[in-house]
Amino acid sequence: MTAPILSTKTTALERKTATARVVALLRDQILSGALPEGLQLRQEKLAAELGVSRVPIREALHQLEAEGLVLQESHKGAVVSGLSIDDLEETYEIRARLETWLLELSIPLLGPQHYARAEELLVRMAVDREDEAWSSQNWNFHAALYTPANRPQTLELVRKLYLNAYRHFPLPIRLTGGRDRMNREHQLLLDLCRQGDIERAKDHLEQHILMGARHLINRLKALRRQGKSAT
Amino acid sequence: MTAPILSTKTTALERKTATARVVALLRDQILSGALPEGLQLRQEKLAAELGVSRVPIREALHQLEAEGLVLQESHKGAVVSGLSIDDLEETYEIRARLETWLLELSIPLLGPQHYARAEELLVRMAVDREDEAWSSQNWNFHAALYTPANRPQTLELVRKLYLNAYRHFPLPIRLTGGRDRMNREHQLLLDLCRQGDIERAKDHLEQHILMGARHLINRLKALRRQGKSAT
DNA sequence: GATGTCATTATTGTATCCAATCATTGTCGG
DNA sequence: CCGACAATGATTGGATACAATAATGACATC
Repeated sequence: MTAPILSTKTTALERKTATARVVALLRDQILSGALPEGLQLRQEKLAAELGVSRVPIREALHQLEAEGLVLQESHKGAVVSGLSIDDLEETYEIRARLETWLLELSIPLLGPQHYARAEELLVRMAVDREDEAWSSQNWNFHAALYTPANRPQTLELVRKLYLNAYRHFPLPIRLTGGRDRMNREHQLLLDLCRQGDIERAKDHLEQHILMGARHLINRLKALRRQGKSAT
Repeated sequence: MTAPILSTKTTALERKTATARVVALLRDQILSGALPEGLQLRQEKLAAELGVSRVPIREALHQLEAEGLVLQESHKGAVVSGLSIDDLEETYEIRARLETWLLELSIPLLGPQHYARAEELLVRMAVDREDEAWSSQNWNFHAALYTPANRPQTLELVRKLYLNAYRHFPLPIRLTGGRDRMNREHQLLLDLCRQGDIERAKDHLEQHILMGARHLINRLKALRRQGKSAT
């Protein structure tokens, strides 16, 4: 663990600053669940592990705090922040509002190239057995449908909500409710878009999102009753 | 300008850290337009003016960057970021989506105390001639209607969008379209809520928000044609 | 006169050192 | 035995010093 985790390769086009690298690394680790919620982030420990001084660490922590991934209290250090079940549910509700809107704007603008891209992603998701890749392609599928709406801020906002909701949950939990069900729903959504049935497509997308939230939350609650403490 | 701008009073309950004070100050100055868009923020200059070293300045800038208020490029410093007209319009659209949803959730839960609070704010807004206060009370009025929905993350998100949209615009511009019109629309909105007419209330609120955006954008475009450069 | 190169300078990025604050523990008095 | 209080250690916050990088301008060359 004392080896240089941060890629220090100044070779290519990307000559990032140390702070930026620390931010990127910690963000990945938090969103992937490698750094569990509630974990104390000691500046000196991180500095030693990452091979930099404490200054970039501190600047990175402030940045992550502004992003909502860590919480800091004066002179008491930083901890990885978590989402309560209420927060989690609200996150999905916001996604439902914004994504249905994006879809509504997109549908009239979707062309053959968009459908081809979406179908390709669906095939990959049906084949690929790796959960991590599936999750990422799941987002790519959704994003592909929203891109024509040309609302970059909204898309970025929704992306953050998506990632933030998924973090911390061990992979087996994420796909509760069945990837098969999700795949079928995706296919149906795509068909509704092709038919130009905006209203039904919106309804279906809303159900798709909110149902995913419900399954996830139920599983989480069950886990907590078992005392396994996943949040 | 060399005087200590940062309130260094460690007296009261608020013993904030220097970084936090710098963040708060810079955020205020940016959102209020005191620091115009595109302005270069020199670390040493800020440090001297605020009476702290460069370290808190740097940490503050990183935090503001994560909030989207400044942009940083490696070894080139920070500049106050701005909103394009497209960004501005999208901001209002997002608000329209989320605020109508919050209102929908709230209406069945609004009680006498909420209406009393809202009416009080309306009276103050009708009387108060100070633009700055009006703007803040305008938000308070909206927020009062959304509070019962009990969606804290959404409310905070919308608040940030509201503030971010208003920044940089000199006060006389903000209230284009007439405060009287705004006040009438607020009163109508309140009446529709009282009647429990969710659909009409939502429609009216959406028009209220989007119309405000349109007026603002038209004025901005006119200003730019004059070369006054307000964005 | 234009252009490319190199030195200079201004500015940012990082490391090290010092100060301030919080948690813990041990001691004293009841 | 227990609670208040002081000393100590651990950890964060801030300032200074140094290194790295990008902008500027002078100079030489074509």
